[in-house]
Amino acid sequence: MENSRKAFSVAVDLLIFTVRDGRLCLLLSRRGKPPFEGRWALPGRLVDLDESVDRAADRLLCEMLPVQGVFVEQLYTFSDPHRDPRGRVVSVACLAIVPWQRLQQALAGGETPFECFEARLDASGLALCRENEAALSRADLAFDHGSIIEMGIRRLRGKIDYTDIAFSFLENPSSFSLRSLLTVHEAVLDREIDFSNFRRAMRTRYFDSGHIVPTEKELKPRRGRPAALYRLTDNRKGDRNNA
Amino acid sequence: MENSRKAFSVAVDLLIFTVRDGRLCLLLSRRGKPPFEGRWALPGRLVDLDESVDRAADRLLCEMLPVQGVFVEQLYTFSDPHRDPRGRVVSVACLAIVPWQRLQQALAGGETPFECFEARLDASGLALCRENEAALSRADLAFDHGSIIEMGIRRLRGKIDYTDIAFSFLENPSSFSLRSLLTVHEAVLDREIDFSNFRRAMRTRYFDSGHIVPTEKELKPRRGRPAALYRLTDNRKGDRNNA
DNA sequence: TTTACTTACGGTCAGGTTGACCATAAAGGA
DNA sequence: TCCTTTATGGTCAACCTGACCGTAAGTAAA
Repeated sequence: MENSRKAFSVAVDLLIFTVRDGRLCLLLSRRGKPPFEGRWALPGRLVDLDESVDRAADRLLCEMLPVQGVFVEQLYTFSDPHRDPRGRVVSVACLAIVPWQRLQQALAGGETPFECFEARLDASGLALCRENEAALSRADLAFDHGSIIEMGIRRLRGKIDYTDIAFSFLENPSSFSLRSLLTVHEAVLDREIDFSNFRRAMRTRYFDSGHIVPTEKELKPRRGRPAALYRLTDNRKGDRNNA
Repeated sequence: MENSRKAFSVAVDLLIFTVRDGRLCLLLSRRGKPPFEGRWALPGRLVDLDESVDRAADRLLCEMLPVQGVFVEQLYTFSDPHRDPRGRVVSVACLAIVPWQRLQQALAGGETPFECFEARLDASGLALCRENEAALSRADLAFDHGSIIEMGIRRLRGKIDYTDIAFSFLENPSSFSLRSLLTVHEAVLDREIDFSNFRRAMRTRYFDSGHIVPTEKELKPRRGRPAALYRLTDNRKGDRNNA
């Protein structure tokens, strides 16, 4: 009985999102061996017996990218019996957010097999493309990773305007311009947002409660008026659904 | 290798919510054997190797209650290595909604070990009580089920005003009064809602789009003016996060 | 029959929020 | 000096929200 019931493998798959040049992007790696050899897949690993899923996600993230303090949140558990031809693998998909510069440095450092794909989701479906290339078709993705990515983008969109996750995309939360925060929102929601109205919304949501405070410094741009820089204080807003 | 890696059990735990007498309630069963013998626990079962988590949830629900077409949604996957002293069990918590009358009939029919607890969550924490009894303390619950229930209530609250889940609490979606829908909202959110404003909100959200249509019939109450009865059409609203 | 009570339903009104848009400020470059 | 670019602030109408009132339609009591 012991063996007949304990026969699952548990895996973590990571959706590592970032915003590069105003576009929402996602990290994929090309599979080097069967099944789905040559297809693109989310980075993933098996969970060890003595660790939690969240710990396994952190560990995978640390091995892939030498980055700390990354936002990670459980997304959904995919458990179709035939999702992995090798055997019975239940996969817990997790959503992670890494600022682009840090991701870029990490990718440039090691000989990593990961590549950054622009991720768009609209009425015509999901589109993933590398720079100046045609979009991946759904068949180019391994396992059920197409569905996982779709759900991840939807979750991201649903949460961006009532949680703090937008700040996780910022290179430096202690010194950022409102423009950079706007860019994150536009990339995630995939639509233009009026800068003036956005500023007002951020003021009422974060200024008045002290979550964001202005800095002495200013951002010197190539052109145009310099932007004020702000700092995120540590008292974050809570979540509605998860822990 | 095969054995060292495939050593997980996967379980489903169900949060079966209902609204009874205007209160949000939850089904628990008293454990008859160790571990946590005598404590209250969510109904659960191990997932079979050849089924998905969602299918296991449906199967458990069908065995417990002879009810069909119940709303079920994945909540979160709990994976702490020490959450179950018997071994390595990863539990996928699912949120289910059953109308009270159907639940009551199902409970009265079979000799079921399940009982219906009023579930409240506020600033002072989680309170679960049977009729006219003191609230359960956190220590009366088995495993990490206290945390699971808290998360479930929060999820329910977060979703009730931008999804359709409130209708899943109704005894008969083809003939209901706006009052009964109001009661569901009040029970889930645990606060009073102005009936007039609620009516207006439902009108703009569901009437104009044709999701709800008025019926010829009226509800004859003991006292007061009879209420119009409405019918839910099949074109439901979508979800923001999950599938 | 009248009166009181209960519940359903519709409307008003002030305050807040949102989207569209304009005006001005502060920089650099032609 | 003028033009372009970007940041920042303000206006205004439309919409949404919560609080509240008035009325309609039924039952139960006087």
